[in-house]
Amino acid sequence: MARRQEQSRGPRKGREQATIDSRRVPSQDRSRKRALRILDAAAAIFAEAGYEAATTEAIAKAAGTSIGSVYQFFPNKHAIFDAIASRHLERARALFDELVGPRALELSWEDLLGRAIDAFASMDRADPDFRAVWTNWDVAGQFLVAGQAMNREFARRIETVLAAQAKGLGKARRPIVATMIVETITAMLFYAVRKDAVAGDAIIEETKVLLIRYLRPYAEGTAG
Amino acid sequence: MARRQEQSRGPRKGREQATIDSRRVPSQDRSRKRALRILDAAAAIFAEAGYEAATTEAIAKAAGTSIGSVYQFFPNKHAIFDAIASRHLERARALFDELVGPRALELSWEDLLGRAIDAFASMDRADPDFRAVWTNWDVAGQFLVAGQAMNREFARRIETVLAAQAKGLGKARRPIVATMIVETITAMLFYAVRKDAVAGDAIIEETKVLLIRYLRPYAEGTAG
Amino acid sequence: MARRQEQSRGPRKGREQATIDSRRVPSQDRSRKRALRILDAAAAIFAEAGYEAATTEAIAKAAGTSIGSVYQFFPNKHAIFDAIASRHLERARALFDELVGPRALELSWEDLLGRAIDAFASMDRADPDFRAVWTNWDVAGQFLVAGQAMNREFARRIETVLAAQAKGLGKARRPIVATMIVETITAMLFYAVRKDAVAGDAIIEETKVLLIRYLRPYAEGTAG
Amino acid sequence: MARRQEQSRGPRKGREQATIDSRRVPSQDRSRKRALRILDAAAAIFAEAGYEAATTEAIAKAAGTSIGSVYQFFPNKHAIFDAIASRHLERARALFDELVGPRALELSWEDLLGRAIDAFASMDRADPDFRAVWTNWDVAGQFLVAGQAMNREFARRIETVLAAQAKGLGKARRPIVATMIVETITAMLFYAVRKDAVAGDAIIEETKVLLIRYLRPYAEGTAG
DNA sequence: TATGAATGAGACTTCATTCAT
DNA sequence: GATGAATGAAGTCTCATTCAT
Repeated sequence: MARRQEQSRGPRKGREQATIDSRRVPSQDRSRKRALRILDAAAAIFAEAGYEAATTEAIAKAAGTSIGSVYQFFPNKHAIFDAIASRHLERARALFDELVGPRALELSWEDLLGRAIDAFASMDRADPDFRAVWTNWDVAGQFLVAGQAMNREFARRIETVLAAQAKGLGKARRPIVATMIVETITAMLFYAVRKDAVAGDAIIEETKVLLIRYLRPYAEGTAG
Repeated sequence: MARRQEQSRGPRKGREQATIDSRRVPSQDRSRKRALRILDAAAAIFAEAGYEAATTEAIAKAAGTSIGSVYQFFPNKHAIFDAIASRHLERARALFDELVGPRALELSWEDLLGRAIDAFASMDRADPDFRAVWTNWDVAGQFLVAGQAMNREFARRIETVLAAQAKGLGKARRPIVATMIVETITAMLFYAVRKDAVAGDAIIEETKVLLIRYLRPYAEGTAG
Repeated sequence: MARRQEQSRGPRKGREQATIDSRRVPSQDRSRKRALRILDAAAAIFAEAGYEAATTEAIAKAAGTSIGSVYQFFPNKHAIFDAIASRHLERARALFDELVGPRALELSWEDLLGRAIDAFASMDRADPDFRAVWTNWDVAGQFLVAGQAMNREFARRIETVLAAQAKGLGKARRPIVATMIVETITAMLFYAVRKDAVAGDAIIEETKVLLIRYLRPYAEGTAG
Repeated sequence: MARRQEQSRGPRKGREQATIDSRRVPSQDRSRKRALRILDAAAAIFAEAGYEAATTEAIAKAAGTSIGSVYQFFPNKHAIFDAIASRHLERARALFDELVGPRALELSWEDLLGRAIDAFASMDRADPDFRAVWTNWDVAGQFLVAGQAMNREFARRIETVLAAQAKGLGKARRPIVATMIVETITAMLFYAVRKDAVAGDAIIEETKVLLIRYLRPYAEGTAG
């Protein structure tokens, strides 16, 4: 059965398919700003109300525009979601790049891991896109179109870090370990973000403990 | 990340017609007209088919619009009925005001009563709202406010006329007599409207006789 | 437009039309009692909730049976309403017969009228059928199928009384005067029944005044 | 008076089959089965299509019944989801009870954990309810109680296990560690269930490694 | 280009009626 | 005969999308 089979209500005569990329690159500054406002508003609403319950009208209103304008930038509701996902992915990728940048080698892997978790935690807490994407991960037609892809990409990049640093980890198991890292962090951050700061911080700290204990044998080459 | 967006960049195929500034006005005007068409259509259908049997779809169709537009103007089916009721109330109130206006004193009370009955009769015959409201005064299980409220208001106003003109009528009985007048006229008009012109007119004329004979003793102070 | 076009939801395969009379004459006593219980329950519910809002299920439950049994006695919902109307008509007719019976001549016409109004008032107050019928007078596909017919019959019988007693009333006007009497009483009783006892009684008493003043000239042959 | 009733008198064409008294039982049994079929169908569809995209009509069809029957058992769409959630909760609770039953003490905690993970993994793989619930935990804009409540309950029960077995774990941290266990297992199982058997098994096995390494210091009282 | 009124497919839900038990 | 579970047509209302202004 097709998941969320894009039922496309309302008038629709020509222009059947509507599924590639941002309809137009807003060249004027006002346009770009408007597009961003729409994205911000949509992220907040998707996160708060869920994808289906979020109405395009509400998004337009929250963005201070009209639906007409929303459809100027995005061909349909789902494209808004995709744009948010893609924006979040870019931010996450940038953060990842920064973390695994040249200064990364100055740190122990434990510190690096801790920093990474902290960095993502604070980003996720600040970024409505995070919740918008992860709260609605089943929106798309397949599972996790946006979210899973993001995590897969991170896992792949973590694999290269593991290759460099985890001596005790054979190539074959690297994908699994990388996946464990990514999925664990994602799950715990998702959980933590929904809690208040204190409870959330406790979970975040414990996640570091969890992963450090898990990874140490691989790092030290003592994995049994 | 899977993307699901759209081609169609470049300028719209817009039909630029240098309009001065008549932007919103025609729109509002069209809207008002559409709302009135909906009300008219609904009144006819409510009167003809009854409140419950009238479907919003049928109303939309009869009004020459879509269901969506109906709900753009009215939050639900009952609101349409209420709007009709209040429109009728306003018309009836305006008619009443006119009848009991300054020129009223130039007439004998018998003539005033006769004129009032004639005026309401011709209004009710012309106004589908009348039948819509009075046919369905029992909407949804509880007696409808609209119709009764209207009559109560008329009764109250008639009381003041009685106070001025019916010397033979004590204050205590005024509400009852006023109610008698209103309810009798309403009932007979409701009956008359459903008949053909000849039969209806006969009833209307006889209603004048009925009320004049009834009220004369009160007017002349000879009530037994 | 067809009024209340009998939309017949649910499974229906054979037996298309369903519109003549009580499906079967309940011969057994239990059956008869059950049928009456259904009618009583339905009358109360029709009066309280309105025809459309009354569900067959609710009627069955209130009658202490199952819908299946309801359909054993009545081919469809409307037949229940018709049966109530017809039962009410019979009661009203019996009452009328009693009033205009042999002892009627012993009374002045004013007393007869007063008694008739009182008798109908107390019957209508006691009989849920009355409200069931008159509250839903628009149910049927035409106006007042049940109620109007009833009133027409009464008007016809009143005409004969008028012929005997109202010397001042020409044959041509008799139908109109009879109609006035019936419709006025119906309207005022319908109004009175919805009020508390005190307010209702006041209206009922005033209705006698209204009609006596109206009819006196006809009775005395002094009609202008 | 117009009558609208029906022919069809005489005996029913009934199919008298002298049943002893198995009247209600088979009926109840069929009902129960039908309700379960609805739940099964709904679980599959909720899991596959998501809560909002799942239509009640589709659920009815998949269950081999009519929409009407669905609403005979469940007052609205959400109630179906709740029923699935609670069914899943019961199953999960039963499984948990079994795992932490009397024979649990015969096992090392590592084995117990491994068994628990395996048991839940195989249950979750077999039970569409699992995916239905966890895929849609964010139904309707607010986080669904069911899923979270389930995990909270498990966490609380794990706390008591930790109290008995994890000497090196202070009372204060127990809730956090229990939460870590539950959320990690949930996340990884949710991930694993969506993969093929091989990839899923690898993740499940690695989850055991992850948690054993994490918990060992607490179990042995050597937590830093 | 921005606006928002208009559109209509389709979702959820009700309830008259049937029929197996 | 009685019961009530099952059926499904049809009603109300929502909201993504279009397009005239």
